[in-house]
Amino acid sequence: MAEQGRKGQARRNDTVILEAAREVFLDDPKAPIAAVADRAGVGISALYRRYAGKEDLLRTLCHDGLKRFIQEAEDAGRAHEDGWVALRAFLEGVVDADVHSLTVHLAGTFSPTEEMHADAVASNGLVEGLVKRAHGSGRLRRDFTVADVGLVLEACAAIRLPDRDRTAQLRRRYLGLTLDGMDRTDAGALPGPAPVPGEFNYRWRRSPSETPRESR
Amino acid sequence: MAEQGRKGQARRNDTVILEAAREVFLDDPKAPIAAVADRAGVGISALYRRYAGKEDLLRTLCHDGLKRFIQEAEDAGRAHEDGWVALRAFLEGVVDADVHSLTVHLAGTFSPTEEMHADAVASNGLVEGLVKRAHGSGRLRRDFTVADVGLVLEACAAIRLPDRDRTAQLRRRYLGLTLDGMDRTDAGALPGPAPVPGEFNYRWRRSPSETPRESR
DNA sequence: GCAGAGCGGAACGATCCGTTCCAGTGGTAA
DNA sequence: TTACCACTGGAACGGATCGTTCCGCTCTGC
Repeated sequence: MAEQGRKGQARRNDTVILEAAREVFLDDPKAPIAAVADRAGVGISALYRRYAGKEDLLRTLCHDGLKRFIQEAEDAGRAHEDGWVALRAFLEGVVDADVHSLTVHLAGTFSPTEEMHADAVASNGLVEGLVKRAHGSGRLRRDFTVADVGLVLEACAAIRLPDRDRTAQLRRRYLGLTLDGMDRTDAGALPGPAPVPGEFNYRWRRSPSETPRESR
Repeated sequence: MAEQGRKGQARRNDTVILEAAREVFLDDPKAPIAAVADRAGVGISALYRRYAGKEDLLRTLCHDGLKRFIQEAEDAGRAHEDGWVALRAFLEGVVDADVHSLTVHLAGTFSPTEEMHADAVASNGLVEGLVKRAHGSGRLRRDFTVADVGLVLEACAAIRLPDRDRTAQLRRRYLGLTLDGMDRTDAGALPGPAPVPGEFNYRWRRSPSETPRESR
């Protein structure tokens, strides 16, 4: 029951392009825009008809990821009574959806909107709530902080193979290992000062102009 | 007691350049060669006097990392009686030395030599020995395989902040979390098929010509 | 039957980067 | 003291890449 005609194709292209962009930039955040068009099976014009430029596309993509992140947090929090189970479900959801790697690797390649900033703050609040509830359940180790969630997601997103499904499997496996490390109240304290909320925010530096290759 | 004169400077530049290259390519594997010269505080000529080209420099750097990796494995294995402690010391050593991220991120940007291949095989053997010993100690969870080591290192290497020392701290913290997940015989089985030895070898594809942007 | 929305992809211009080249400098050996 | 040359800094070059524009075509919707 696909939509017919020119209009229909145009509307289909909307989603095809967005999906293609997601896949391409997930594989390589610096991919050329032509790669997106190729993967989508359309011409470059079809892209520029919809987005003002590369930055606009990237921003849209990243914002979508952020929204998905928020939704995962809300869903997990709502679906599970037990705080630990909710946190675990949230982490699994984010890893499965491959949301974090999109958001993280694209950060800094565009200037965020105010709305994105607000969403980012909201997502922080949601994660904080999940971690607090998990602590309340008694299963999450005491020295695990909200900001540690960022570390976990970052690490999981790093696991990457050419095959997408295999990547998902291995990420789940590794997340399982990490969760087993979190689900301990008997272990000694984790080393080093815990990450501080906002310690990862440097990525979102506004100006796309001042993008130093190395900061240290 | 620094070496004097032209010869002395030349010899000092040898190491200065190598260190600069390590730092620069650690920050950004695709960094231009001029960035290395800048960081080292030398001209580009000083680089080209020592290396035939970028690929040559990258290969040298990567091979050094591989040798360091091997040494960490040997040292840890020799220093500790208990198999679990040895494996833990090895992982901590590799993470602290930041060896894995160098090796991994540079792979594929040059064609490896036979000697590197041999070293890679040797390092695999050493890690296998460490994991076996750790299993023997009874503390390492049963379903943790040799290839899982690659996952762990990969994930730790992903943690990265502008500040080098802070990065090291957080990596240690996260490694601690993972180790606590490994040091469990009571937990349920890890999800998914375990990684297979050699599953990450695709990175080392010989030909630098056939480097597809995306393989899926 | 026609105006134009939508499209494919060639072409353009800017940028980046690896490598080469050359002139300058100062240690070194006779 | 002097002539040489190993070593160096950095400008310059040429090729490659990529974002964006533009033009000509198709085919729909009226």
